Amino acid sequence: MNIGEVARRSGLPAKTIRYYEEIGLIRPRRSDNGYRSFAGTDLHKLAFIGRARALGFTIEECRTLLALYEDETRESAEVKRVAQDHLRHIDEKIAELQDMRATLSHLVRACAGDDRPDCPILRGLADPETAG
Amino acid sequence: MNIGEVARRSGLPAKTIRYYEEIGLIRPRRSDNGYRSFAGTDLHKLAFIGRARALGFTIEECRTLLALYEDETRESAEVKRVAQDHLRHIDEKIAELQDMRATLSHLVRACAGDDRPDCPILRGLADPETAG
DNA sequence: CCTTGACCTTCCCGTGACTGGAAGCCCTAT
DNA sequence: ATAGGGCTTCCAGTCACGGGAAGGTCAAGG
Repeated sequence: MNIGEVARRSGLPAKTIRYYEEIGLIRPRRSDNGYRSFAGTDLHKLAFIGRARALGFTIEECRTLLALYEDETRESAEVKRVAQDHLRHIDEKIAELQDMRATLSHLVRACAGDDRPDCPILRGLADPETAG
Repeated sequence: MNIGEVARRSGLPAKTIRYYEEIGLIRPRRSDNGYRSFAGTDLHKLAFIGRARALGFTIEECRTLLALYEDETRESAEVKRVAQDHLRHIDEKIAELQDMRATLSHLVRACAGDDRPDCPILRGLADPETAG
């Protein structure tokens, strides 16, 4: 398979696939004309990486997960630890965003949103103490 | 004020303050020795930006908000629109993260996390259809 | 007067994970 | 012969900074 077909079948942009080769996540062969020649396993790996990325794992975590996936002697505990670490990370981000959301929606609700200049949002940003 | 004091009082790193000057968010004067010389209004602006950033606004949104803040003829509707757009953005991110969280925690719960190689997390990444 | 140390300056590189675009080769069809 | 689509590499840009080098400035102490 050439990169175009792999891109189509994995759902990843060709650019991204080239990048993944550059950083050593995959090692497709080359045809005589210099084109990348992907085997089924390459496609499989790319789909794996794509799903891991969709769950928010970093590239380095994907690298770790791929290595564990290919290691027949892995212990599932190690995989679970990686996943749980990431889960905690997700929870932290959700909490951060919810804090932002709470503050911001409070300000938004207080703002008339009309043609007058008075604005609780700007007051809140300028001085949260005074603006309440 | 020199940059150190402004950094302390605004809570922003000096590096960040220099960066904000570079991209034109603030324009502190210069002393004869070449040091940046910050006025009260500069500190005020920096605190404003810091709070907007803490709510997740991008730099460009901060620029817009600062301009609105300084425009006595603004309409609060415009501020509100910027804030609501950002609020929607936050909600999208929260939803994305919650989707990730749901899928990932499902996989984590299914994983024994022991010394054996069998791992539903890896199976889920390799092939979500088969792995369920 | 000299040094020390804290502060300040600019400049350049690196981050994560790509994305866009330019210049040019390969292959097939007409 | 040419047109097109696909492929290659390489370079630059994204966002919002952070790290660190090389060097100027200033006040205090010996």
